[in-house]
Amino acid sequence: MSEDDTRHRILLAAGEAFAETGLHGTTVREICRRADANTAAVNYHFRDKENLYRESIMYAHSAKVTQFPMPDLAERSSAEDRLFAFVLTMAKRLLGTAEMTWQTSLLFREMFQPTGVCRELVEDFIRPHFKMLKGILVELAPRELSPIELHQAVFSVIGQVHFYKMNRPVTEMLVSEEMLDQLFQPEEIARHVTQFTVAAIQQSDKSDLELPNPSRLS
Amino acid sequence: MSEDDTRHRILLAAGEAFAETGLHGTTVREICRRADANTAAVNYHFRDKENLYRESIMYAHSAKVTQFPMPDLAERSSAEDRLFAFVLTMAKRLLGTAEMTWQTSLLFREMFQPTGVCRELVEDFIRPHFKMLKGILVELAPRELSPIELHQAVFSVIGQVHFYKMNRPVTEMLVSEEMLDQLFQPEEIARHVTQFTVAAIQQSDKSDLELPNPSRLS
Amino acid sequence: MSEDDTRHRILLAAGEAFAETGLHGTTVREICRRADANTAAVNYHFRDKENLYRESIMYAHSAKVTQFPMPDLAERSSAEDRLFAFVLTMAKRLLGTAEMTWQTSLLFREMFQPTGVCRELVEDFIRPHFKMLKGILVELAPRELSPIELHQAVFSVIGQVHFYKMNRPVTEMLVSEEMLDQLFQPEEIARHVTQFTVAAIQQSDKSDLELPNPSRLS
Amino acid sequence: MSEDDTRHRILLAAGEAFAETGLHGTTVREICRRADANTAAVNYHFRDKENLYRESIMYAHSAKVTQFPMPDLAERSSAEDRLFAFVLTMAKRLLGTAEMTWQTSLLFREMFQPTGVCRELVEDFIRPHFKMLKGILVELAPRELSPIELHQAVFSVIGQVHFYKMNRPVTEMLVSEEMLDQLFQPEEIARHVTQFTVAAIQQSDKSDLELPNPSRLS
DNA sequence: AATGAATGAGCCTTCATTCAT
DNA sequence: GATGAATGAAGGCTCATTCAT
Repeated sequence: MSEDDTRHRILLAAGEAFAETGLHGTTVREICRRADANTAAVNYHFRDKENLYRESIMYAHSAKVTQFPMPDLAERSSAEDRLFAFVLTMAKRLLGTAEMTWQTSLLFREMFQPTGVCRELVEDFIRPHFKMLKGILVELAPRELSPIELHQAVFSVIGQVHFYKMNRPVTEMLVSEEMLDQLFQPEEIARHVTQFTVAAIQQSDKSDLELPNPSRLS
Repeated sequence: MSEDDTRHRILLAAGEAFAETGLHGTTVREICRRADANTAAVNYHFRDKENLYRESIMYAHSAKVTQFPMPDLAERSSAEDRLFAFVLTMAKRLLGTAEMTWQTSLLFREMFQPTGVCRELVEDFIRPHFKMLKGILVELAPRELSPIELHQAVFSVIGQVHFYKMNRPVTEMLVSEEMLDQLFQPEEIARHVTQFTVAAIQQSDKSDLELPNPSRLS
Repeated sequence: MSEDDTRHRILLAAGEAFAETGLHGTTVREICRRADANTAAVNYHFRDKENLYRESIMYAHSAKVTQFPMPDLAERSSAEDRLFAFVLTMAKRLLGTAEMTWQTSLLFREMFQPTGVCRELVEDFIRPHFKMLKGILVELAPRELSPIELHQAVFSVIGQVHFYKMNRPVTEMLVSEEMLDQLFQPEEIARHVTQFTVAAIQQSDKSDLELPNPSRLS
Repeated sequence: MSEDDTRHRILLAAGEAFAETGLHGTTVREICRRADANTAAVNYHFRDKENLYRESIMYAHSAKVTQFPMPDLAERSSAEDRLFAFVLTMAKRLLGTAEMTWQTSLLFREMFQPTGVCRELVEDFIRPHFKMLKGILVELAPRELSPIELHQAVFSVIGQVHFYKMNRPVTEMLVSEEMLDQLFQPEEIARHVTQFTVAAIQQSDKSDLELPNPSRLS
């Protein structure tokens, strides 16, 4: 009990710290200080700093999944509704509730430059979500999409949502504060991305754009 | 001449190393080993490890800008052409030429968690590009967009392109190799994103989607 | 127990080393080598090299004070006796017992060019001794001395004793060895200084010397 | 010319710096910065940092000797006059003119813990002065002094003067500022030391003090 | 089960010095 | 003759980890 307590406190503190300063920028001492635990506690409970990093990522993800579970999409009538629900859940997980954003920051770090923990997450969580989104978009499309087209559509959805997690700091330098608050509301993000995506996909039976020969652009 | 040579070699080596393992995960010794320079060379030429980090980011960006300059958009006839040219340049800068990807990795690290160098980049380069993209999308829209809508459209474009930089590792775990090569071609990315965006925006005079009450979805 | 042991060994080794080569001339590695301790032990036990320096000075002084405590002067019948006891204690502390001279060497370094530790020593120990000596000399004087005269007398006593600590190396080059042993005996020093001082002060009711006009001597 | 100029500027800067922070506490770069010379200039003109140290000590001494030459004592009528002249020159050299005190600080460092330069100084300058002072005191004494007594008297004179150089910092903590100015005037020091010494020595034909058995004092 | 003391490895940096020019 | 560029060695210090308790 007191054991699990300490272990858990370290897990939380480590997650926050790693999210802020990364694996190498965070010291074991700092983690233990934040967790109000002994310096040796990390090695005792987690064997390694690196192992603690791994476990804190797994924990970060499962915490987010528990906090914002994916709603049962089968219940929803239309593909648009399902897309909206999916995107909204994603946005909430990413932007979360104010101070609880470290989990996804940590995950992003790992996605961008995987240390090995990533693979596990991909198999357990990301691949299912990936398939789920593909299913929604297939339904949404007015004609059968090629595998390439389908992937591109999926990437476009995910990319649009991820933007809000990745570029918060830079956006703060570019946009007025009042607009920021509105733009970064998960519901508003979900609404826009859904609308944008639906509109784009439903146009996909129209003929392709005629674009200039890209040969000599750069 | 040997002066600038060593300095330049360190700058390159540092960029690569920082891109791989970040500021804290990279040691001065490793940088100097890669650059085949003395351990004290970093302090001699750049005073600080941190200052070297700053300079290597500035260098990374300017190298990319030089390598893939933004073409003169005024010459292009249509807004679509201009959007395509803009996105293509962005994609080329991000995905670059095979092994030369460290520069943008480094920049992404900095954007995600700015250390202060970022602000300078934002003012000098990102803000102009941001405005340029806004201009293109205003032209593209069939009706006048609200500031919020305009920002959301801009974010959607950028988010779609960034996806390909951010999620390469994860995507490799999800998609077959042959498809990967096709999906990550800058021209193909630019084609898709342009088409997707144009389609979405030109639908924006249609009535909003009627979405379910988002109150109890999570 | 092993805890205080290491700490104490470092304190001793540091004192010796600092006395020999000063703060800047002494390396942490050398101290730890002498103390047969790990290189990190200094930072662990004393946080800083500079803090170790400070603590080693405080220790050096308290060690000397413990080794040669000031006897209870109130018991002594005459002012001369008291002066002798005072000077003898001072001489013993300064010249100590053969190999244990590093403490005062260290203190002299600090007195000559204080680093801040000095101030504490002055308030705690030197000022009381200073007053004590003033009291003795007041008693000794045949008439009431002016504040200036009193200070000068005090300085003359201290200066005479300090000579033996300061100039041992130079004196060794000037005086035969057999004479050295005799001259540097604390008892002999105390005897001479007391006699010299008593004689001088008791003459102080005589009229001042008539000295030549010092205007053009240099 | 420009050569000697640089060399000389370094010699001056080095003396000041060494006096302030000692051999190890002073960096070659700092010296060259003060002398407004190239970093390599020290090695070029003086071969070594240590050799520069040696030369700066020699220079410091000769500068003081030139600035305050010992007056021709043979001209003076009485032994007291000669003692006064001797002590005054010594005091002036030690306390000098306000900002020009670094030379003697440097010399004191060297006297206290000789690095080898000292020996030369002793033979060339100190031994002659030592003999000179012995001669004066012999004249002054009312009876023939034993070699030991004579040395002790010499030491007492030197010690009294040295006090004012050694203990300025500590004294500043103990004595009011107005008194300080008066006490540290070379003329006043010479007056007091001469008077104190003459009085003490002229009493030396009186019977020795009867001092308590020093056996059990500590 | 849990921790305070201690450590070896390695960090960034500074130093006096050298060398080509 | 004199210097700016560069360097090998060493400095103080911090780190993750271990170990006796």
